[in-house]
Amino acid sequence: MVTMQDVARLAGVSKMTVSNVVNNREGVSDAVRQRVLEAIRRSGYRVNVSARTLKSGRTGVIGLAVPEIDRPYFGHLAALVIDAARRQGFHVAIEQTGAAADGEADAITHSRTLHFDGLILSAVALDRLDDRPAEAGYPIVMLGEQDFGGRFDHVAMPNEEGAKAATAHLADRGCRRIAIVTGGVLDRVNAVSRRYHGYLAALTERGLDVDPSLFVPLDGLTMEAGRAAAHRLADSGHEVDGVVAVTDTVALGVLRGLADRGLRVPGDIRLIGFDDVPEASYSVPSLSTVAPDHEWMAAKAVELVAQRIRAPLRPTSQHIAPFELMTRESTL
Amino acid sequence: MVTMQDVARLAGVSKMTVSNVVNNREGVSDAVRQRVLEAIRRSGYRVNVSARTLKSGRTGVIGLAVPEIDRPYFGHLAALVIDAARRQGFHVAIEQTGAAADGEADAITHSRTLHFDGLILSAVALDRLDDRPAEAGYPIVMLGEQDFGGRFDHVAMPNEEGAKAATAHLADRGCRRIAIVTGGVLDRVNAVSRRYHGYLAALTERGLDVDPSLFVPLDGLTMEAGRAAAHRLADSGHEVDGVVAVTDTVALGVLRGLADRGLRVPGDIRLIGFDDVPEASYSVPSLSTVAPDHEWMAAKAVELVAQRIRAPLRPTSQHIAPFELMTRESTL
DNA sequence: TTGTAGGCGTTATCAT
DNA sequence: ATGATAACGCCTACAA
Repeated sequence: MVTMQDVARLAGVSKMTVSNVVNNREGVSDAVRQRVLEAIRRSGYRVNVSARTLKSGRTGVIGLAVPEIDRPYFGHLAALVIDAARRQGFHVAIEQTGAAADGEADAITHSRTLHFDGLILSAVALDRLDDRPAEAGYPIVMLGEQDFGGRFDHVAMPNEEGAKAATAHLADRGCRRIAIVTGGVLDRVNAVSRRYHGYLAALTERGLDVDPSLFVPLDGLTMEAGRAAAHRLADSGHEVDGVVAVTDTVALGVLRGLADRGLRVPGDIRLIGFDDVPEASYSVPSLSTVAPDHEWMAAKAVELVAQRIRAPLRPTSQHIAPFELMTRESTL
Repeated sequence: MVTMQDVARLAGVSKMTVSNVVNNREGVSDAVRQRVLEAIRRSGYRVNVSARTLKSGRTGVIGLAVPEIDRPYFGHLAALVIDAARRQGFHVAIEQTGAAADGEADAITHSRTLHFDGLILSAVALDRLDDRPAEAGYPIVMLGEQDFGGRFDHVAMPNEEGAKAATAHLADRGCRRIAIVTGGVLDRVNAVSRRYHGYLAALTERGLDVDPSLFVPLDGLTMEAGRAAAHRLADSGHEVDGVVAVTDTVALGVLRGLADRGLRVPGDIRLIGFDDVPEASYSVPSLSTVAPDHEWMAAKAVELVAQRIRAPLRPTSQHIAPFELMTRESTL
């Protein structure tokens, strides 16, 4: 490995001068600077990040913990976070939590062990972080899901508002028997339950039935679960003319499941999702959905981490992403 | 920050003993070990990875460079690589290259700067790595795409074999005018051109037309490009009863584009893709495709990196993933 | 403008 | 079985 010492020898200066050149510091004559740069180029020297880190206590890496990187929504989010982080000079290491509370708590511990400068946690299961190493000693920003009562910086989805707008849109299109395909534990405060409440709020506002048989539970937030739920809905014999799916991934599964039963979208049933994953524009039919501004969310999350790294003690702040209702073929 | 020195003081031993306990080394009496573990627990000590790295020269991190993490195929691949790496005790940092040769070369340089222990490079554009820092001084494994004439460890897709099988399958279903939707530069050796050759080989073997007008060029490997290609194909007036799409992502775009023109799959045109991304099972109609064993590929790539870290000088090896033909609704 | 000394937290080596 | 010492490569502080 080529060290500063080697470069110094090659350029005939002290290693301190090399350090000054590498870090673009003042007080190096142009002649020496050129000589050093040339020596760096010839030797192929690279700064040793570990050594620098050891002194500075910073790694320049922030962790991003998501349930599974291969779910369209999280892949999309990760891409945006990686780009936003690069713009601020950070690298991103991805942890997969497997959508389990243990995995999410592990990610926190893990990040500390690896000395990430901060962690962006897309928590879907961890709802009692107070039992865990909450005060981790480094910045944690919650992204998009659970709410923790102001104890963390938090970038939230417009869950309630978005679901309400989606449901109202179905009503505007003439739907009268609107089902919701959702899941998880609805008596806790989380993204899924908030969306459910948005759905209820819209029904109430429009004076539509709130019929328990129109509530289709879901066994996980996967396409397969959505497909199975659609089968149950179709086989139940309940009259339904609109479906709100709790995520686009689920909605794409529902779309498939309705096709399995010969039901046409939007002809027989209108369908709307939540997230606006890229695939939503390309499904057949294309999927109407609630489109939170993901880029805004990613940028905000990285910005909050960066701010907190600089000022660990500033009060936490909560933010809700703007959204747009994307009306496509599935609700024509 | 709690250091080994602090723990040592707390437990009344030397920091060397703490180090031995932390690393599960022999030669520490049970009594002392317990005392140290207790001190670690009470103090909340964590090893400083930077310091350890500085000594060992290893970071425990391997880079994974992919074009864009939010493309379904690469998201899926990343998830598998992350899991496989964890099983071998590595962490994964993801770099996005933007499918450009510059980005891919940057990833190599970058990995060295960050002192990754190795790099798994899913190169799609870089075809002249010899002009670049090829002998990077640390393990590079090429995953799934370009071929570099044996200069790297390489885990390849069954490009030619798979595309041939896909085309033959369309022929078996009765297709006689089989188009291919593909792109990139076909005179270089890469995944796309190999698949094209597989397509040609199957046509020749079955005695079918090799008609240049059935070659639909593609402006990138995206859904949008696939959609546009389908539009051109439909509008061209050429008689076509089967389409081979060079990737599933493109195929899903083609599916959408054919729907835009009122063409039914598989009724009017049969369609087959390549990759078997998760979405392929859920599209309407579900997508027949060539399914390379992605898990096998991810595990093999990580294994090759790990082997090369241990033995940098062993000869490179090339591997081709097994595949399976998944026949679904789009070719019924 | 440039150089020297010391230390960041860990581990390898060698001693006790 | 345990401890002292010296690196690893870099940077801060101070000296020349």
